[in-house]
Amino acid sequence: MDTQNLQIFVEVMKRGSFAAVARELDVVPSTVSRAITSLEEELGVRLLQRTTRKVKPTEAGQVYYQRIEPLIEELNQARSITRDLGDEVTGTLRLTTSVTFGNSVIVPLLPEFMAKYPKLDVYCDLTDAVVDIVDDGFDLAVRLGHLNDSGLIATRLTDMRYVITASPSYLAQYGRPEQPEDIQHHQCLVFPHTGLGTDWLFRDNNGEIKSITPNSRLQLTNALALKECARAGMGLVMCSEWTVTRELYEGSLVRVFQDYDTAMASFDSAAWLVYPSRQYLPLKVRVFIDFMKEKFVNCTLSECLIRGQKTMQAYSQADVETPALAEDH
Amino acid sequence: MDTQNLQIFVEVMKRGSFAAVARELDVVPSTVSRAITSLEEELGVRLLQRTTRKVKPTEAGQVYYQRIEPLIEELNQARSITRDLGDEVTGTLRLTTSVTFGNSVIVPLLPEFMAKYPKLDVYCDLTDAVVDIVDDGFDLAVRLGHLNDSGLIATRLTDMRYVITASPSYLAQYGRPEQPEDIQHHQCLVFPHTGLGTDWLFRDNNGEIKSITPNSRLQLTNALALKECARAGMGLVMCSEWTVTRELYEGSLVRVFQDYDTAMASFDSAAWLVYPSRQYLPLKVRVFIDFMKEKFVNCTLSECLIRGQKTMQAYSQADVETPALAEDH
DNA sequence: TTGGATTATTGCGTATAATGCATGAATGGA
DNA sequence: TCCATTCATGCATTATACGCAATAATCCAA
Repeated sequence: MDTQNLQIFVEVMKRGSFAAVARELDVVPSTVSRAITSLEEELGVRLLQRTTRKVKPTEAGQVYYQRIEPLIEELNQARSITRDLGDEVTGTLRLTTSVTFGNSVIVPLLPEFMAKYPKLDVYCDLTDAVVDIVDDGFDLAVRLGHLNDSGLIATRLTDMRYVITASPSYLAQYGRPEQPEDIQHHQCLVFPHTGLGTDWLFRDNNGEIKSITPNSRLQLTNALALKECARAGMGLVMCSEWTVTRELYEGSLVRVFQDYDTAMASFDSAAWLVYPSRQYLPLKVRVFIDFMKEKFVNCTLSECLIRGQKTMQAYSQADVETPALAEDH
Repeated sequence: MDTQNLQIFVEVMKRGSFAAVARELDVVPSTVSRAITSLEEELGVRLLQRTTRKVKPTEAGQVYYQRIEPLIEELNQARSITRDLGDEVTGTLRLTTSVTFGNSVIVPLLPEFMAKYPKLDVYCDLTDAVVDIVDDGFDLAVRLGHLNDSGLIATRLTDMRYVITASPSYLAQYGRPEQPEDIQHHQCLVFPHTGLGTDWLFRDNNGEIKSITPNSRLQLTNALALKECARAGMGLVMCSEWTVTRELYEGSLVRVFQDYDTAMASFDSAAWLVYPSRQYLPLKVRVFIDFMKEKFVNCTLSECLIRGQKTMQAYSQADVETPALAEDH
């Protein structure tokens, strides 16, 4: 008796369709058909009457389902509870994050995390592509910005604040923008978000929000590249505060529009940990989430960034390329 | 998650030994070892600490076992109950019976039984060899005589009476035996029961039992063959009453020692249905047992025999070889 | 203390089972 | 009436399960 067949049976009873269950479980319908047939042969009972387009449970199917379904739930729960008892966090945690945020925030925290769980491997995919966690076999993703209602579970790590900056040389030459509308008459460096447009949002002290399309000749899909262009005097750039913490400190970039809250696409931006809506979370995922939340408690992203750099220095032995903020302030 | 692995785990927890569980389940120890390892990998938890000669559950193993064991029981029960609900008796009933009894009693009942359960196939092995039901994959066996305490479950079908008969011509020539001891001075045709000896038992009206070794030059392992030899005047034969019902009626064999109960090996002889001591009986076995018990209720074996012959005639269409009692009386 | 029997582990090879592909029959809705 | 979709199934491929054999370790008896 294979519990996979039992789980398929339970799903078919719930959905009344082989094809629907096949799509849900990402198998072909013949797999579902054979699972049910196998179960029926084992039981010597027809569980489901089916025509070519309909599935209807038999009385025996109903009886079996009533008895099996809670058992499957309990089996899954027993498995989850026992996993949590594990005296070892093992396996490989597969996570994906954006390149910049990954390099700057996530990767520097990995040495401490992996020291804490010495038998856990980590596979971290740094990509700015949109990754489908379930399809591509990831345990979780770090996502920035505003989340779509994608059916995934998200844990908020920290708020993200966007700031608009420019180099002093740019401001000396072109003047300082004062009103949000001024960005239509400045050179702006834009990060294009697929499907979201490129409007910059301004919210004043009264809560009034303006959404303005910046004048732009240059769009780059890499935040660090945008920052470097801004430092070179090519225009205004909006990016996450943590990205330019050092430059603001050094003065190579200067904040503008300080009287406004600014954002792209949404003021409700944050760094999120996103994972599939599975009911029983693997322990390795659980401990990673707990670790990250602990790191971000009562801590701005920039503070965490700097702390992460220190940690990286303390742990680092391999020739891991580190972001610019490596020195101790 | 494979419930076979769960069952193995439960057994290992009970027995504390891979090797013992392997013997019980008739697999090699590496199969048990891999089942446990597979489960541990799936859970990310060590369930059992083991040295090369010892297995001890971990705390996690205990927790998991406490939760799993009742679920396995309930899964098995759900399976059994659902099997019983089957609106169809399907599959193949595999049974084994002795050649003579099978041909005379069991086989003639099969047409009616199979008509009643049209989707059930029957595989009937007619053999006088001692068959191991479990090893040889039978659902049940029909056994005659006195049962060993073999751990199998037995349902009594009908008592078996043994009688001693001879042909009139033999008696005319050699005289009629009067006392049990006389069998030592007659020619006796003997059915050798492996491991049981060949003594004939006599119990008189006072309940006194004598066990006497008959004089014998001919031993045959087939009751019908013995009967034919007796009819041919070769001597006394002890066999089941049902075997010689017709001959007694026709007068081709004559009963002797009528004042005694007679038996081989044991007076507690019967026809039994024997099946493995499994907890949940397959429905096909259940219905066969019920069918046979119904046939033998308030019915001597001989009466059932004759009724079975009539049934065989009514149903028979194939060129199935039938026993001698084919005519209607 | 030593040796032998037994246990658990694991590499390897083979056989079997699981799964997807492709096709077909049937059904229901447009 | 036709088309899209569903369920069933033969076939081929791939993955898995299992036994064999060898090894290391352990425990018990001499």
